[in-house]
Amino acid sequence: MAVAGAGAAYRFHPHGAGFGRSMAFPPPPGSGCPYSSGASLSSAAFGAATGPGVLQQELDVLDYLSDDGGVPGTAGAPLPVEAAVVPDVGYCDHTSRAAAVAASGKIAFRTRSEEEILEDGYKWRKYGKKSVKNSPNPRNYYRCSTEGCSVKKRVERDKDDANYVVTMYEGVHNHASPGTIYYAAQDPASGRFFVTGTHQLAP
DNA sequence: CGCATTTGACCCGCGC
DNA sequence: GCGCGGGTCAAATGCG
Repeated sequence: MAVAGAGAAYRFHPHGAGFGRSMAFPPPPGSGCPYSSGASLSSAAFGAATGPGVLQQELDVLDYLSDDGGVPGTAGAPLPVEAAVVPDVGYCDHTSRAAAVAASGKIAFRTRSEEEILEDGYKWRKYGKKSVKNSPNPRNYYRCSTEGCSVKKRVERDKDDANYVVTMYEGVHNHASPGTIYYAAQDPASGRFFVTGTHQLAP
């Protein structure tokens, strides 16, 4: 299950505007990643999702993005998501790790992983843990350990699929980024997003 | 010895 | 106005 059938791949960058030039990244080293070769990107679910009126049913991810009035089913507010779409994504280590960070605001990802500690290149300090009402799984609260950086993230296991980890990011890092790029793909069938891999830029 | 994680308590906001 | 749920803080403990 999972990533199979991903029809599109997106490359996110943790810093939004600050990483504008990241578009110029050379194509990742060729790999056998099935998602890269067929990356048909089309108008990308993210593009659609960013538009008014198209929410929730596109991706479950949006359930967590709703913040600036973008409440699923009720809103039409643009999502604070800045996603870069790259047709030539070819990198895929398929480690199913962390998710991406929105250029501003919030973003959440479901990642198929057995581990809850998703290495996304940033240093996180855990500051809380809480059990959520409609889920048997606890939710963990992390904060970027970098001083002055108030980015927060919440990690919890999907209540429906224990195989998935839901990671929610909130805020923007205001410090040097590790330069990790995340490759996400959407399964056209379920409309769900998956992180298909990560790519570390130059150290 | 220093730092990160853990766990429980406390506080705030929202809904009923 | 009260209760519930969620989020954050802070002290203690464990590990590196």
